[in-house]
Amino acid sequence: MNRQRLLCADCKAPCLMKEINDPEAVKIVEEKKTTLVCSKNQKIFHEDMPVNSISFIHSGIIKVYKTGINGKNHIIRFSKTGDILGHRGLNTKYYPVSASTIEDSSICLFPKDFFITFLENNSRVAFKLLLFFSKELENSEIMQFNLAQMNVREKVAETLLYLNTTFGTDKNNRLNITLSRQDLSDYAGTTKEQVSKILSEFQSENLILLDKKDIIINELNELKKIASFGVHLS
Amino acid sequence: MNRQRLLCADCKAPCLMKEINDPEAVKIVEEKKTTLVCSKNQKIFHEDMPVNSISFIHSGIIKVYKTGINGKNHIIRFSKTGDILGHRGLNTKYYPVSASTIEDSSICLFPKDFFITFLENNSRVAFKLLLFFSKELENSEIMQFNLAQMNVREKVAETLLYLNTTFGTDKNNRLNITLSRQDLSDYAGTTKEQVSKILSEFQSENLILLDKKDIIINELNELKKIASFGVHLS
DNA sequence: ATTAAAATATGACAAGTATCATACTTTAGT
DNA sequence: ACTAAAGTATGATACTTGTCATATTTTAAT
Repeated sequence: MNRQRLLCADCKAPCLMKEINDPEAVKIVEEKKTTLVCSKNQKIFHEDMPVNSISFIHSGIIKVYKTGINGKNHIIRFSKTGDILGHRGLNTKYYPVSASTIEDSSICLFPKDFFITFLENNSRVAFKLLLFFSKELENSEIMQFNLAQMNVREKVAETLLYLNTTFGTDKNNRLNITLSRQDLSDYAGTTKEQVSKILSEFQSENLILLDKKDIIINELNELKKIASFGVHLS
Repeated sequence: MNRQRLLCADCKAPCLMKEINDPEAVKIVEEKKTTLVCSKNQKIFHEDMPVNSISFIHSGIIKVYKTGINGKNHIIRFSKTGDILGHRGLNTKYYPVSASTIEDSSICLFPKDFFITFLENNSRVAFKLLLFFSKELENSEIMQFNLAQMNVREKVAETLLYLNTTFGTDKNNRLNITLSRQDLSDYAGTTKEQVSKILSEFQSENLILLDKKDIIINELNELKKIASFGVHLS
């Protein structure tokens, strides 16, 4: 983990700060920013750590999760370039979740106090963030529904659809994210063994192809049918 | 369902609109407001209905839920006096959830367009709403965790704790909300039969007392121990 | 390239939960 | 107060899922 300088002007990430129109404001924001570069499988923040900053992902993939007993976590979401991180710390003194890198990542940090003041003085950005929270809440409520009502097969299918929507695939339908069975199950709400079994099942039905830890999606529509009972994340 | 006139000035409900300081603004808001009075077990809005207004609960109790297949719903939350309702319609054209009254209720409606304009011009209220959304998101993520990791006994205990925190009890520890077994199970993420069984179990352990459809909480701390594995809603 | 460690796949089994059937209780309307 | 309908309690059973054990594959370090 080390720090380096990244300029907003050169940045292609579609983060909330891109909503700032005033060049003066951009300059001020730029000055308050620090950037953190970290390799894969590193913890960025942990439950009960004090919240000092609100961040945006410049590059990489990060999992946000709650720690359960005997090491069984529940993954809330996988975040990528442009996504806000630690935003739930806005109304809490300590983080209610943990975050770790899935891949090498770099993130831009803003001091929490500065960010709050900034929001209070930029109603347009604040309103954008409000809409984002509303969207996040929608996704979280859909997850609630799916966890409460789907069986394991449906939950694993839904997880693949979520990863497909969020990270996409390359030209060969290979998912642009590689996860362990444990991470998949921590998101789906089941065990790593069940994920193994269901993925093998999907493969034998030619819905997917397993290539080492990669997943190639052959029949997206069939997966959608399996998960069709649930509501889908977007 | 009928309409009647309720004045904000006389209102004791701790709703977001109480955050408005400017008397002129209060007058404008007051004029845009309509009030809806409806008896128990009535549908207020339904999934896929267009969102025309954002509301606040003046009195009563309302359940917000997603409709599953074969009538098995998932209840997202029980809302009460002062709570905002339909706020998720802010960023969607159609409601992503349904809402029905659990008790006789009255709600204050504001046209959606007006409400959005109002927010954009009142950064203080917008920021308050932002913090509220953040809090809602926290609760929803805790629900995700509990649904993913708790067993039925823990989920039912957690549901009782949630109702105790949200609605409180009278001087005899009798919960200030009365729900059917079906509603309890739709919130807990199990079946009505399991809720019956677990509640009987709790009663035989003297943790609670069942009096008709009412629930009297005898040993709050013991219930907390049972649900201690999970994180708690606040 | 080799080897040890980690991750994955898979079958057998146990535990937990949903479903079904039925008896009982409560509610609401006359 | 009576009655039908709705809701609840509870046991039996079947099904799903988690757990455990073990074989196999993959990864990473030498």
